[in-house]
Amino acid sequence: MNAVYDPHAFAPFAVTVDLAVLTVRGGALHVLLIRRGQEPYAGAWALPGGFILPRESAETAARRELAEETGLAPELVEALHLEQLRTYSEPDRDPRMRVVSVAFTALVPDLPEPAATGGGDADRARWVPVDEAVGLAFDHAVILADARSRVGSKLEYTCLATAFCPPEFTLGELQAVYETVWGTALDRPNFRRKVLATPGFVEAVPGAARLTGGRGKPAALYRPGPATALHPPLLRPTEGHQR
Amino acid sequence: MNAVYDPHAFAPFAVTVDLAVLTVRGGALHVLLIRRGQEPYAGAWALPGGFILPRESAETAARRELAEETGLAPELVEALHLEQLRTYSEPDRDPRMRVVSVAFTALVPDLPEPAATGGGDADRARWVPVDEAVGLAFDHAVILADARSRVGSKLEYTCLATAFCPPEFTLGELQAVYETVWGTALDRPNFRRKVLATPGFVEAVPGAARLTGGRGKPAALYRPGPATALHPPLLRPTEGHQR
DNA sequence: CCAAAAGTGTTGACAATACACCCATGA
DNA sequence: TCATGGGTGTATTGTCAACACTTTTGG
Repeated sequence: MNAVYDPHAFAPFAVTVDLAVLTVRGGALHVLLIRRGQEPYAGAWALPGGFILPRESAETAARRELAEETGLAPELVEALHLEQLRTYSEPDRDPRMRVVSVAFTALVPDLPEPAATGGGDADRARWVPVDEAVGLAFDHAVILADARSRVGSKLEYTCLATAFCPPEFTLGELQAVYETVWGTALDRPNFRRKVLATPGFVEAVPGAARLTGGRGKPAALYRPGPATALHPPLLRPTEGHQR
Repeated sequence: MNAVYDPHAFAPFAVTVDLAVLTVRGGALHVLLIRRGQEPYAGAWALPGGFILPRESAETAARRELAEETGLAPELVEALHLEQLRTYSEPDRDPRMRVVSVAFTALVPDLPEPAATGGGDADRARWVPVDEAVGLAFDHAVILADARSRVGSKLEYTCLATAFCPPEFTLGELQAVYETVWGTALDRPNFRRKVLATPGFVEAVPGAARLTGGRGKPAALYRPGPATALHPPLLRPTEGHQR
């Protein structure tokens, strides 16, 4: 920041955003992918994204791109959890030119429709289970892997899991988020106690209940609470903490 | 990433790196600041940083700038802990032009000399206690605050604290890092047990000992161990986890 | 009545705290 | 021998994982 600001002293880089939009559906973590229409990587799947406009911040650009690609209502896009992941700046990450990309992670609930049919172009955007998302364009496989690992960690010490749930959810659904992202089974009674013992994690919706699996006792409904941090954390079991 | 790559389709942004170089000295967290020589913010203190060169990644640029500003030996700069913090992209963060900056946090041990006299220009670079670093140029106060909070959190669940220590250190010095960054006192016996009970956090240096405060029993020396994560975490006390 | 899902209770192992105490060194 | 910092021991307290058990629904 102490260099001379000669307009020719710096190389003009293109700056883009890339989005790892994640959701939990049917017991598997899914990511929103777009099929590329042109070279390079024509026909390959890629993360949605695009250029930052001259008067936009990266976050504004990310929300705009998300709205364009998914066709979600603007107020929904405004509300959902969007978080800066990392910036990818390897000189050759795009074969044509110098592109620096600010990557974001977005967490959305399981959207009712296959969604993501950005503008009726039904074959262009798809939810793909993250384990089947291979052969991605550019360095998007790295971005996706970083997003997965970040989300996994954040579930441990933040209240982020509710971002994967609809506005009202059962504790069973919340537990399923943890189990899906971590790939481990959790003890239901203990999970329940832990969540309810954390002030501000969830708030009970008075009197409401929902039949979840068709059978079984109706479950009480909860809303996300005001808390964001999780003290003490909810650590995933049997994961490298032998001591 | 699915837009057309017309060279005129994107606005050419300048891309820079900014560095929050932190150290612990004399019981206070310090940050490395540079006094600006030109407008805007001439005479104000700022975080070190500069433009990314055409064939550099952001991390490479950060290490190069760090070496230039601090005058540290290249192999030291190569080894120290450098971590991407966040990218700052508000359109008006630089009054002259569009500058997107990738911020990094660097953790260094208390350097023997006042250091940071980049090229003998003794008044240009200085270690400043973070609490006295006010009136910074651009949005650097925000970057510094983000770096502080990130480092504070990372001490809880990673082995990062050793990055603030010299290659060999005592447990008292390690504890001082925690106490300085968190601003809280820790119980020495319990801290000691916690650290030693975490496999790979530190390794004893056989037979070595050092007089720390001049007086008192010589303390055993330790090296950073191979572990990076801290399971279970070392939570700061009395900090919002009443339940 | 059975299966399935929600929710409660209880117990034992283990971890964290608080604090008393001992050790080695310099002045 | 006293102050200072390093290091050990221990009792109490709390937390968490495991699992048995009850409740409420649909078939």
